Amino acid sequence: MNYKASHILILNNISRFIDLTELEEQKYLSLLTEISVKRKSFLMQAGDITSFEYFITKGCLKVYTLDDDGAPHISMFAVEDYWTGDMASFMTKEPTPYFIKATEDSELFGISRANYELLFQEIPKFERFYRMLYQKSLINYIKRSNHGISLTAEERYIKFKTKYPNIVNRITQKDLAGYIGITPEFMSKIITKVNRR
Amino acid sequence: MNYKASHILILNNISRFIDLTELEEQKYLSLLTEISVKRKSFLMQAGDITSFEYFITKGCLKVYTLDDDGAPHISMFAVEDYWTGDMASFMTKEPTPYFIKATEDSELFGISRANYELLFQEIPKFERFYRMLYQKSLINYIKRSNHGISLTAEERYIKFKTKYPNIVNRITQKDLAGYIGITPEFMSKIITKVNRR
DNA sequence: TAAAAGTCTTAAACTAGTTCATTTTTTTTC
DNA sequence: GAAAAAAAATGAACTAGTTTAAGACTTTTA
Repeated sequence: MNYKASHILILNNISRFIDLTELEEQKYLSLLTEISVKRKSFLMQAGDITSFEYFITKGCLKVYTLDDDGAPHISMFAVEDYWTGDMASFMTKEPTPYFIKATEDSELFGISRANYELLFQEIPKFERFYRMLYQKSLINYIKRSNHGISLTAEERYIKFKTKYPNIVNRITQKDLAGYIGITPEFMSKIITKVNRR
Repeated sequence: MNYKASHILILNNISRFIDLTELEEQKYLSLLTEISVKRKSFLMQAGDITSFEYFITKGCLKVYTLDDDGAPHISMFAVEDYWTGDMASFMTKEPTPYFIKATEDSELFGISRANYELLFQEIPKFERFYRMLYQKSLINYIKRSNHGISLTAEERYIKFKTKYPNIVNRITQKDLAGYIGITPEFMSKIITKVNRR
């Protein structure tokens, strides 16, 4: 069977944790929905009850909330080979507080709630896949939730730049500020200062 | 079969997500190690390669790192019915950066790395249990990692108090400061201010 | 390709949170 | 139950990060 590039990307992502037979691969791919999102348009908006989890095969999206003053707080940038969505809303069917907006024309696979459940029945190995995927994410988020309160903005910026050198160049400084948790003005100062060294 | 209180607690925790037969329950319990930790003593210290994940049946422990200045940053308080440990070190066998210290005499169950792997072979349903457990934790940590950068210390304190009213009374104000991510002095000011209302 | 909109920089005045030092209160230990 | 140790409160001087405002630069759109 010859797959297209996006199929190879997602199957490789899955093969990090579990092995699928060719039949299982095809079954799995049949449960996915292909989605295109144009730059500046939304994949999700606050208030939506989200029925999909997403895997990005091309492009870049920002996941963010707006606080009471309307200031954006970016919780992640999702690029190729990343999973994204709002898991809380996906699981509980409650309205999401998140916006997900494409910062570049993007291509995604979505898996619907119904197909996600079906997946575990049809190919129980996927329990293991998601167990390991969530375990890995959890390790990251535990670290990040500590850094948020224990590092200075400058330290968080340097960590982000080191960990995601490929993402830094694709996003605006303003969005980076929204992720680091500071104002664009202070972000500008930090970058000037760090680059001066 | 009549179980003791601690066994009932952990079996109930598991039954949130999966159903076990009595045989499976007994098999599962046989894979656990009972552990006691006296107040002020350590379950884990930075540098250790941790071989266990823990479930608390009695008591309270704090999980923390020390920064370069020796200041503690508390990442969680683990009380009855909570899971704790350092999943990163548990998975990768790298040295942990964490200390886990009992703040009260505590009783725990530990599951060793070997038995954790064995568990998935013997009772594959546990893939599902951990998938759902990690999914739930992940939802919490994603929220928390955003709050760390988007809320003020006072807002974080009020959130913590509301979410964990039972824990607030069991820990010192100093440890609470280490969790909120501020100095004990500023914690004292916030509490005075909030209580004055 | 010109106008409009958005992003980035700089600077001055401000606020949330830190540091350091001292005193009071509570908890632990023998 | 007295002495020692640790935790909590208070205040003054400080620093990291915000706010507001204005001008320069870059990107988007018609």
